[in-house]
Amino acid sequence: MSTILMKNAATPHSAGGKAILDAAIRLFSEQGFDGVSMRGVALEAGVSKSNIYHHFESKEALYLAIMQASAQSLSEMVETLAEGKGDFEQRLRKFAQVHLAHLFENAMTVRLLLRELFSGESKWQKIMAEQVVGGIFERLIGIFENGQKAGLLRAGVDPGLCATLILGIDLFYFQSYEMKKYPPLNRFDRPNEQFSEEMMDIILHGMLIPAGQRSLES
Amino acid sequence: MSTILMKNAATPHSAGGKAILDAAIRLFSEQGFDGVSMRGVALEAGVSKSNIYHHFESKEALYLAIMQASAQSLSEMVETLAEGKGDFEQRLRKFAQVHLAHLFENAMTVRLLLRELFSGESKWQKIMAEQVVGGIFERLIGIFENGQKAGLLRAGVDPGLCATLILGIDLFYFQSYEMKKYPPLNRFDRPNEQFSEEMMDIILHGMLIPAGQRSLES
DNA sequence: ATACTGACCGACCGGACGGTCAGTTTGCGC
DNA sequence: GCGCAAACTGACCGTCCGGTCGGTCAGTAT
Repeated sequence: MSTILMKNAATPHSAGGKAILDAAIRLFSEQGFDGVSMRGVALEAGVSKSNIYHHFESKEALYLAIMQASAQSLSEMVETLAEGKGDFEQRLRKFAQVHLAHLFENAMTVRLLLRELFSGESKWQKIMAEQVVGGIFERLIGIFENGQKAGLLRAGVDPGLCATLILGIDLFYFQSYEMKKYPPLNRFDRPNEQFSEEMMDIILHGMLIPAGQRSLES
Repeated sequence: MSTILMKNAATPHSAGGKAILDAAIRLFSEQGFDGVSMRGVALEAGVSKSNIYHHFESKEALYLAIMQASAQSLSEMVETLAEGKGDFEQRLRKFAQVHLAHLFENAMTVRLLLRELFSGESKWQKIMAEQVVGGIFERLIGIFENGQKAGLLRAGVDPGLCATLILGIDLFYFQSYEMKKYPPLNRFDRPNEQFSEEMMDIILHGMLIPAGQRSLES
């Protein structure tokens, strides 16, 4: 586990290496580790099965390389999560909006990581929890803690809970996206941006002190 | 798919049949369809592999039987979701509390169904969306629609969205439970009942019109 | 006794799996 | 052009997979 399981990992030297990674991430994200065969990856990548073993030591090493690449690309996504301009509420709305959009833009990667994160027991669960999810989580918590210091949060509202709710709803919305075409779940069907807006309307109204009543407390 | 794929399905006549179902639901919920072998099921159930084929026509038939049994047991769970006594807000809090508790009480079953529901593409996705998830969803929507008619919901708050948020948060909380032991996600760590309370504090405050301001609108 | 049934088993099958290896092709510094 | 490593291939291996088959055995109705 601690030894080097891959030979060149996320930075393949050749075109074939890149094709293998591309094919593997596509297949693994759709069908999971057990559902994918090395023959299938080779076919999808347009190379021979042996060639995969020239680049990666084993199926597990290939999977691990993809997980690492995915985790890294998602970590970089966190960097682009604009906390930027505007007041507290606008920053939060922007964060939720961008976060949800990023989930769908990196659908394959996200599905791959979520599958592993929620699969019960996984060696990489700890690492991913700390680095990938944790990064986003801490970022969002930071915003809420600033708001709390500024006296914008209602009494008894925990920044950690706030972050959990927003990230949880976004992830659930992403995960259950395919299911929304079936009744009665299709009764709630709108563009992603509108979902984010309406969701934040409710959430923020539940968390924040109304503008008219600020700094009334001690 | 339309033909009968199992011989006795969810109501096994013999002790062996029951043992097979028990073992299968345990293994499938932990490792998924591809991760489980019929030899593994036989070993876990304490019967021969051939015996499984005496009771079930194929691996897929066994899986389907388990999915149906799980879906049914979860559908029955919906019936016990007390909408009962108390005012609107108390009914909602009770619903969320009982729903979350049920998820953990039926953890294996829930994990099995969630895995299938969120796996992207599945033949049973439609059926399960309509019957299992849909049942809970409609029930919760019904409560919210009653509240809306009674003028308890803030303007622009959609009952469907409300139901989505509560169910989504509960499911996400259940799914991510194992991850909570790792930092920084462990910063938000409390008993399930307390989570449900605090979560509903925020959500309901965001959805409902405060008691003092009711029926002010036209 | 006989005939029949459902529960159950061990041995076996073809095929797909992950992985290996000897050998060929390709690209590149010299 | 030459040498050499990296890229790449097809044939092959042992193992495990889902599934089948012939048969045993207890119970039970005739």
